[in-house]
Amino acid sequence: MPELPEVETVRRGLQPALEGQTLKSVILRRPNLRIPFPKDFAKRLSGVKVERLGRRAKYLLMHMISGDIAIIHLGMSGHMTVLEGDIPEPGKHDHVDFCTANGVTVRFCDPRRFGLMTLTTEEEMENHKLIKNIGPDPLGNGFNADVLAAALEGRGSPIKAALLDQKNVSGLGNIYVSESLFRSGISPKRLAKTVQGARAEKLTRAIRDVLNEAIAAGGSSLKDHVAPDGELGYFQHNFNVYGKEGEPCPTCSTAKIKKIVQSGRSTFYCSNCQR
DNA sequence: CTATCCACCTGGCGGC
DNA sequence: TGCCGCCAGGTGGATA
Repeated sequence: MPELPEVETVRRGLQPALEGQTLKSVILRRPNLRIPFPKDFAKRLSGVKVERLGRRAKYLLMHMISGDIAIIHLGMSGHMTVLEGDIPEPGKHDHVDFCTANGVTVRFCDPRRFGLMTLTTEEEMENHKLIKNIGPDPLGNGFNADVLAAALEGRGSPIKAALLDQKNVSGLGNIYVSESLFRSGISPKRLAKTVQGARAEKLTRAIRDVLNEAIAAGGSSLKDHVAPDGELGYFQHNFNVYGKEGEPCPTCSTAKIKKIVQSGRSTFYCSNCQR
């Protein structure tokens, strides 16, 4: 699930547990996720205080006072759990524990292991290969209709594929691309380069609104999850089109939501409302 | 450079 | 019940 809103919700949920706290130990229960852990991963983080938690696109960034930064990606199935008091035995897919000096454990579980964790530093981060090609954050100041239009200019791929490409705009995934295109009335099949001017304006606004609403929804459900063994990472949202194949379009109610496959991934849309 | 395809994994679900 | 194929929120790297 984790797209920008989920990662942002996880970040906020972990802040009270980690920011300002010293990591007593980091336990790795396997040598790799999608990529190997750096050899000195646990060692470089242990005994060091967490300065702050950040986010870049769908990457969580744990900034340490040492100047090291842990880069964490949740992949498709990764989630975090905040544990305190009696820490339960780890399950089959509980691959990493971050244990703080004051007795809290942040546990990372990821059945499919598409997630990853690696290290960089404050000096190196902007040049890190996982970070350097990431485009503007849609909720940040660097994102507006002109920036989006410029990124899409000359692109011959469908707008659906262009929005999934993290270097055009960062943080969108399969769900929120469908939702954003629905809200802006743009067909997922439309060529990216034709999304200019008013359409780019509309899409920009739709992306921002969809993401902000999802974060607000995650923030409210977070209340139920932040208690001792709350899981962070999977939340329910009310989608207009994603997963709604065959249901009447919530806008026109005459057409049914269609499901198509684009570059190997499902897209949901209303062929009546989206052009 | 751009666009597309594939691999990386496990688990859950529907169909037979 | 059991087995099988299919599907799932991501993305970096290979390929053309």
